Amino acid sequence: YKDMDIGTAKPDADTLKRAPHHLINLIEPHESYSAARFRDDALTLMREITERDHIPLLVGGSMLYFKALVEGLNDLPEADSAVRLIIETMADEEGWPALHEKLRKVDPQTAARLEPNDAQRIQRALEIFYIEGKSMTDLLKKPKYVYFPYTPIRIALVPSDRAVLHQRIAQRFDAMLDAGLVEELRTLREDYALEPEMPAMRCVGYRQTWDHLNGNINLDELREQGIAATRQLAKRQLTWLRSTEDLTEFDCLAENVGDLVLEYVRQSIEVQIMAGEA
RNA sequence: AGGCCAGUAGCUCAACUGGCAGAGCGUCGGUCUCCAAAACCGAAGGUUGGGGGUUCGAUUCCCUCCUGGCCUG
Repeated sequence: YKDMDIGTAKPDADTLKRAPHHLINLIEPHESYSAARFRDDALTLMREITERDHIPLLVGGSMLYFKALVEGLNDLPEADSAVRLIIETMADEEGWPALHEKLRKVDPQTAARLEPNDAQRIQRALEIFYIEGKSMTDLLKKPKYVYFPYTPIRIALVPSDRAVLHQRIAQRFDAMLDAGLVEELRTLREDYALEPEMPAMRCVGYRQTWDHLNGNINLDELREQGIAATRQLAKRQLTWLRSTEDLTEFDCLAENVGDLVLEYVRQSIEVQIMAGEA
């Protein structure tokens, strides 16, 4: 997001100079992004980068996005804010379990795998049905067209010690507060018409800072809740990694991780070149 | 020093006149097909500050000690 440098932990100017980053400052704080848009944007960039004989690095912890990129997405209708608003209005009146029941009637299979309170997914499944007139289950049956002409080398940096991870997360969040996270959001709220439901305002750090600016929590509570939210995010990312295939893990707490990863990448590329895949 | 109040899960607090110790948050594990730094699901966790007493039975009543807070001097 534009103008959200501190809370999104963007690389500093020096780092950007040494290693160009893409897909940063892409959208406005009041906009939302999607896995499908990421897939398109990333594929375009990857083509440009490889045409320059460079190797694109996909860095981050958003596993759904990475999965969408590599495995592709089925041909489902894109998010429609008007339809979502209608569904949300119904949910406010009847509650999500009632909408779960509605979904059961039009798409029993999807309803069966969703919890009655899983607002986001129930909404998505209903949205698909209302727009397309067909159930998500039916649409997912059609084979998806997967375009991904690359052989990714998947690397995970996993901390060997959870306690140390938690310590570093606390340091990271404290650094954000010192850098002026609260002031950053104060300015953002002046410059944009932001609402707490917007994706950018629901993300780790900003959500808690929002509560603080509204006077609901004090600075200590902001710190505590922001750190906890970061820990929970890290835990979810680790859960994704555990179920990821073809992944090579490195202990990010080891002193020489950088060298180990670099050496591993060099070897992997050599193997790919010999196999004619690169 | 004396008086009063409090001490229950990692934290904040519940538990009617004695009757199977709970909740929220956190922690841990999981789910994931166009909001994903999102949304949701599950689990673990207690010698109720210590010791003694009354009772069939004590977080609850009594005694004592410890710790913290408030008031008086």
